[in-house]
Amino acid sequence: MNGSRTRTQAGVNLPALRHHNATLVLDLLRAAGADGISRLELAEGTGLTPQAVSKITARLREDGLAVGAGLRPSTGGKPRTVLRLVPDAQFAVGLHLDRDGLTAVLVDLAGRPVAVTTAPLDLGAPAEQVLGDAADAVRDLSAAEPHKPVLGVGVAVPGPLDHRDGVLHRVTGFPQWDGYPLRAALAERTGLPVVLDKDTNAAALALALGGAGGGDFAYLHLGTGLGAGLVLGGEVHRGARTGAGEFGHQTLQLDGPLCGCGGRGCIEALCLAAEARGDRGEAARVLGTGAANLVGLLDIDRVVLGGRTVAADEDAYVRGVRAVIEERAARGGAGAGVTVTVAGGGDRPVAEGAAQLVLAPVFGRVGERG
Amino acid sequence: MNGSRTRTQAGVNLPALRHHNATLVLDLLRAAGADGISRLELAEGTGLTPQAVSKITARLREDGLAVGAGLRPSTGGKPRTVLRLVPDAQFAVGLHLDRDGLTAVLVDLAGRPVAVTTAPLDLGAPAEQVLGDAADAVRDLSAAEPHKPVLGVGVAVPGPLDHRDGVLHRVTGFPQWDGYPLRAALAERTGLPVVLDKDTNAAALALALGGAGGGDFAYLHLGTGLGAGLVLGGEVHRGARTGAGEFGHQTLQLDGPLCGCGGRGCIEALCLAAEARGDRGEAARVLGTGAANLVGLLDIDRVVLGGRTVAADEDAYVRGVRAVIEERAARGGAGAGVTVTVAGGGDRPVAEGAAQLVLAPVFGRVGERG
DNA sequence: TGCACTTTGGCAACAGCGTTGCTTAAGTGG
DNA sequence: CCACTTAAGCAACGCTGTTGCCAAAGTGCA
Repeated sequence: MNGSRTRTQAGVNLPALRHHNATLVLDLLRAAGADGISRLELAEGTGLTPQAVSKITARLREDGLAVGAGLRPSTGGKPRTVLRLVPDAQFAVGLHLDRDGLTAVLVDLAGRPVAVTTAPLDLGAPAEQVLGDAADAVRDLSAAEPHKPVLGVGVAVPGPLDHRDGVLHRVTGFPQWDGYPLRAALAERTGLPVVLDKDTNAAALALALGGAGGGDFAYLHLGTGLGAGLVLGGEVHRGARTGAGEFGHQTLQLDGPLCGCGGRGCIEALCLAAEARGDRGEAARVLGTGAANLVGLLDIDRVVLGGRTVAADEDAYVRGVRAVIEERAARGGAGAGVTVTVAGGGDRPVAEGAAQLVLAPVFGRVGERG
Repeated sequence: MNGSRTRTQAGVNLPALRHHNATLVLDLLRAAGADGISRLELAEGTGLTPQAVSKITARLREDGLAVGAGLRPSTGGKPRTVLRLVPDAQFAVGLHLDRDGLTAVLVDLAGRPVAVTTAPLDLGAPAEQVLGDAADAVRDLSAAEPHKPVLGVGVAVPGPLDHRDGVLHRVTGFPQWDGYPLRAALAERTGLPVVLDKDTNAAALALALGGAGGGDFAYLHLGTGLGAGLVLGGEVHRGARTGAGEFGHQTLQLDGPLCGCGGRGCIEALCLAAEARGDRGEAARVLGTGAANLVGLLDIDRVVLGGRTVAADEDAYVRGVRAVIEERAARGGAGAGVTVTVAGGGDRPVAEGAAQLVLAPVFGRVGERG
């Protein structure tokens, strides 16, 4: 009668409690940005007492993670002291290993890029060479902020992989990477903690943390292929095998045209075929239908579109996707109030999201949900 | 620069920590069932020290929630004392309000039903009358275990609703329920805490807690309609508006046959049409295609089928759904290792799952994830 | 039978968490 | 100038899990 999955190591002791509450305060400080936030507001936001917040913020100030930043206008008594995150106290590196290029970015605690490098990359080259290029990029960027700690390296890769053990699976078209322990290898080369994730998940994480608006959302990336990144409950949903977000090969047309994957009527095939023959409206309608399916299944709040194909005509895709979702909602189906936007910024958000893989735990956003 | 959604009240103080660790221990005790579990195993499972576990279990024993249950064979030293949950220390009521019937069940802490009542019900009757029937059922069941605390009432209802505030929305075909605050009304009548959820979510919760096997899964219910309940990360995924699980009206055939919802090519319409014309193989293939889409999107570990239509020919549906998923996995797509099973037990699991809505928080499984 | 050894689990002291009660700091407004 | 209000630190406190130690309860060999 062994019910439910076994939970492992979820016990909380005092150091863990202290850390948890500190990350909570840091998260609110980060959300407040340059405007800052007062101790009493932090207390309200966390549910802790003002005195506890005072103690926690005192420790953060001692560690150089927070500073006072002026006073609020008085409301009849002593004015509140505003606290602010010190963004350049620590940094993180984000790498985007794409099929033909390497983008590396050094971001501060606020997630803002302070240094960027791009270079051509041949993902088909020997692993040692690619790894060397990646390690070099990390070293160069770290030099941009000497004497400041770099928390780790986040790596975004296109292909299937396992987020937990940091091992690549058969990256489409590059069989030499199958089973390659990228996380361990890069960690040894750089001496830094390394986190690995899919490019779409990294992009979704960047949108979840840096972008406007909260709630659950799906990031749909339409480029050479079609993939999705899901953010549910404030965290990236990956699934047990980091396989979640397989969106392009959802069947949308039973017994439809053959797709490269061997299936029939896949969204990706339908969408890209329409795009190829110049029928952008139909491409957007197909994408919108898939998005509407997803919105209904997960009760998503927003849909964010991105990728080169979308960037070529953002308006057409946003309008087309929105139209399908709104039509379904108007019939009484799901999707009322769902917003449809574009990510913008090209591919840079992926590298920044990769860096957020490292930063997220600092703010209590682990993204380790399944 | 207001990033990410605002977190509210996530601060943890000592009473909260104590409660959290206690629920963790209770959860392991429940998972161990009648076999019991030793203190050291609890320590290993929670990550707490053996001494902390001793203190926690001492409190649980004082509260009558746990008892000693014999000794393990010695391994060369003092044998371990086995602890066991006391299932009949507390109880919960589950109600399944269906279109034509009311099923009520009293379950113990282990989730086992100790009393069941079923009665015909007209969901179209005035709210006061339905409410009275429900309250009567709760009262009758509570009488089965006098002097033992009943923790609350879980209610499973077919239609759209809001799990958070416990208000019904337009239950299909019964407009009088639109906006009705069922939770508050029933809580007042019974004097007990009330939790409300969709019937498919309740069924999924019952499967998550009582059934075999862990991991993320989807419960697909094919009866008069087609709906889904999703369990991700050990908790029911509801979405912000309790709208998640809208599966029947996913488009599976662009510009396909018209569905009752006004859309075209919905899974439900295709599936039920095939079933109606006796083509069960096609119905299973349609259902399987939708399931495969879902498996890929969320990286699900298992698919569980249920509902009257499935019950009529379980083998055909399991085989059909499994075939589609395995075919896609064999092509290199998602779904390798996914198991397909049937829920069994007819509609009773729904009422038991409703009771689990009340029990889940006792074991730290809130199911409040988004 | 006795004694050394292993393992479990409680007792007592402890460090450290957030909380409570109170005081001090720093404003406003009559 | 003074009463009042609001913010925030100080000190004592209760309670958490942890640590160090020891008693309890077995096994197994001499």
